[in-house]
Amino acid sequence: MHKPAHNNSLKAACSTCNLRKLCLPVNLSNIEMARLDNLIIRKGVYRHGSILYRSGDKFQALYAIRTGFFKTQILNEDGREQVTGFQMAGEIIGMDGISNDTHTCDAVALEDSEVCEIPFSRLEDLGRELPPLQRHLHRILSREIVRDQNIMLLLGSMRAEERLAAFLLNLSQRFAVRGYSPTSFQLRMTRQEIGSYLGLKLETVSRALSHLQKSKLINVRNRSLEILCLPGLQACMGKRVR
Amino acid sequence: MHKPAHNNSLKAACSTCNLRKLCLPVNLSNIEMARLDNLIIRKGVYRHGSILYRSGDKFQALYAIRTGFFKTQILNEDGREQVTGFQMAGEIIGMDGISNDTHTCDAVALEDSEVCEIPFSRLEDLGRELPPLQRHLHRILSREIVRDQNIMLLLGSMRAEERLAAFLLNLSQRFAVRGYSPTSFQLRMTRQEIGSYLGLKLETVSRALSHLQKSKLINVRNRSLEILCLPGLQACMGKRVR
DNA sequence: CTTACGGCTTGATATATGTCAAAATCAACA
DNA sequence: TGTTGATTTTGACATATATCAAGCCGTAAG
Repeated sequence: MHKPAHNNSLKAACSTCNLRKLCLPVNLSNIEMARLDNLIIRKGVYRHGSILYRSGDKFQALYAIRTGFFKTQILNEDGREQVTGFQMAGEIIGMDGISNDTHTCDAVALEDSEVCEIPFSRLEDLGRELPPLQRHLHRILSREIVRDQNIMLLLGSMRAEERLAAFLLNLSQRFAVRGYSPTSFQLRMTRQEIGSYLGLKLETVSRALSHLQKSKLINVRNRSLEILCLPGLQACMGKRVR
Repeated sequence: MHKPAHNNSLKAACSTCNLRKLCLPVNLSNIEMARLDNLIIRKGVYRHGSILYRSGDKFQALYAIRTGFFKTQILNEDGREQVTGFQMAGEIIGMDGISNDTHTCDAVALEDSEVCEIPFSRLEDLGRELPPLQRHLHRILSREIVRDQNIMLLLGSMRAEERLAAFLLNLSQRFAVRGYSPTSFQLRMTRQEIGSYLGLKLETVSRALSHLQKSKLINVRNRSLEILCLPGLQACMGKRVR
């Protein structure tokens, strides 16, 4: 595991960031955004494999991903591991830490990544002055709750291939929102990480991918993935056994 | 499904509520608590089976459970259902709705229950004036995130009997916090609801309970449950297969 | 008290996914 | 550029849980 390449922090600038529509400064005027800029610290690059925070660390800040890709995972006492999410540019991580001032999961860079650090108590202070910011913070927290509950649905009631389809469609949609191709992208994680996220073994992930490929719904070769038929993939999720 | 027995709402009083240590008004002075009281609406009884809110309803308020027991569940398009939680007195529900001003799950009373309605935008307003309240709201939202992620761990990596053990221990601990016996309580939900929550079929739940009973870790007869050996149940969760 | 119905238990069997193993491919690095 | 270790695929087999079915129990209603 590597350390961030350099720790010199530079001034962030939400106002010129092309992710501002997705990220924290939604519905803020220019003046308000400038105040938010003021408390955000743009951190150096986190290299592939390096750790943004780990379970047990004191919670100080949320992090907005500027570029790159992260995973978050919980490890319980007996070494069991669960990937709880894959996060991409414009998404906020670290919210698990608010509850007890301690992070409860690890956040690991899956590729070289940059983040903006948002000191949380200063964010709370500013939220008290800027209602739209406060409101948006609440939405982000709630969105995470909804996201997690949908994963519960997936883990609790879907079969392997449906889980994969749901996963790929979710990635597709998030890439689309960011202006990338919804049908052709690189997976940034291993089969084993996908499996952990979906509650499957890596062999099952591999077989399910192969099967979707045989069904002409996707093309997959190692980490590069092409969706050949979005509606087909969607249909594949709907198939209830009974 | 029934309607609430009566809709006449009475003044709440956090200050005299024996749940105030668990609920929303944590770390508030008396004066501050009085201001919170001011916006909370104490609702009539929700009878067993009645619905507090349902997926698609406009989000207006959070609800603090005063007495009783609820479940929350998501239903996806194809009729699949996932129980996302069981909530008891002192817990707050409805946070899923903040994200899009629309509830994304149903909340159903599992026994006759009373709730306090907390209009959300007024809560946000008050949060701007009372930092401890704002802070506590954030903690509650984050706690829900952490809870959900632990269920993801359970669903993604535990075997049936471990899931059951984790579930029973969680109930036990929550009853204990509320001053009830941690080792002897009534289950308020059916085997089928437990199964939905744990990603298992009701027959599997029943078999796992029988097996825990055979192992002398619990006594179970219908809905009444007795934990005979807390450490044993804990150990039963730790058993990794490999 | 009897009936009816939903909830629960238990058995027999089916099946999806896990496990183990080997080979193929890829990527990092000397 | 060759070597090495990690990742992925695929097959054969094992197993946990689901499915199907029957009977039992407990509560609520008549």
